Amino acid sequence: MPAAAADGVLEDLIGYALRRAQLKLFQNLIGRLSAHDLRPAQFSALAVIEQNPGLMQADLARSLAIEPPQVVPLLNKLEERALAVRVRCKPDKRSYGIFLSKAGEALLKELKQIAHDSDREATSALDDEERGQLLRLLTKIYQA
Amino acid sequence: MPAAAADGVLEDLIGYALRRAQLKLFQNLIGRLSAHDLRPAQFSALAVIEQNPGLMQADLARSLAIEPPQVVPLLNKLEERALAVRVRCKPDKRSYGIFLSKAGEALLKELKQIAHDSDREATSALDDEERGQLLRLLTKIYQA
DNA sequence: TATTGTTATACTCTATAACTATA
DNA sequence: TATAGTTATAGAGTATAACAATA
Repeated sequence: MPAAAADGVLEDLIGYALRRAQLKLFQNLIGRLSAHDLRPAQFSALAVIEQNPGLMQADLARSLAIEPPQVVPLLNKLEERALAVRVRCKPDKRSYGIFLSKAGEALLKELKQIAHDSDREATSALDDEERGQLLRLLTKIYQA
Repeated sequence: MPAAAADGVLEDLIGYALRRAQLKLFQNLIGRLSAHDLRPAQFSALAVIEQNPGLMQADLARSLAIEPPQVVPLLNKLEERALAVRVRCKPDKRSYGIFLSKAGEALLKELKQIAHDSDREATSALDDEERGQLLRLLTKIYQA
């Protein structure tokens, strides 16, 4: 949890600054996605499905870094709204392949633009070079 | 929510990288603090109280960016463990001043070292100059 | 026997409305 | 009436155990 301004302790911790900045970007994105009645996790799921059409629910759970039971209501919601579909696998009838619908593809295209705009607005204190540096440093951390 | 590796969509978003990196640092800190049966929010609270001795609960809530009702169980826990105390204010008997106990001060000193070590371990992919850059960029974002 | 997806459950975090006691 | 702290409650997000159908 973030604190605001105790000087000399929390302010020197990357973890603290990371949490405050992440909260700011997340809140901005949540606000923008709410116009489409979607949460960030659902946007991420759509993006993962687009890049890995036909993947199984277990794969999606791993990609989203969540547990398999959490995939169920998330995917139910996307299916209710006809943005994605579960298709029974031929060879292994226990599993499903997950695909985007045409509507899902179309909406995702919009969502990508929304996410990009949100990113830029919430980081408006930085210039493009600083954004590039930041993205590089963060990627090094989470890929390590 | 983070996804792992859809290429070309999520990977270019600072918000996505921020969330993945933040999760990594948070998990590391949670693991280390668990030896003292504390959560990150309780560590932050102790640090804020040290820097603002005698502050009121409403101030603490604002500093921690949480709602006043959430302060109650947090502070109860710290008081149960004799790390902090609520002292009735003389002039306004509705409010309390919050202070660290001697034990709280001593523990906080340990916790600062733990948080610092956690920060460095979870960002071991970076050198010191990169850590400085990152802290500067993140601070610019959340202070804007 | 092991695995995919699911259900049920619980614990944490977060947010809001309503209550109390003081002012 | 307004404010500080509290209580009660509800909604997300997250995690685990156990179950059904299939392998």
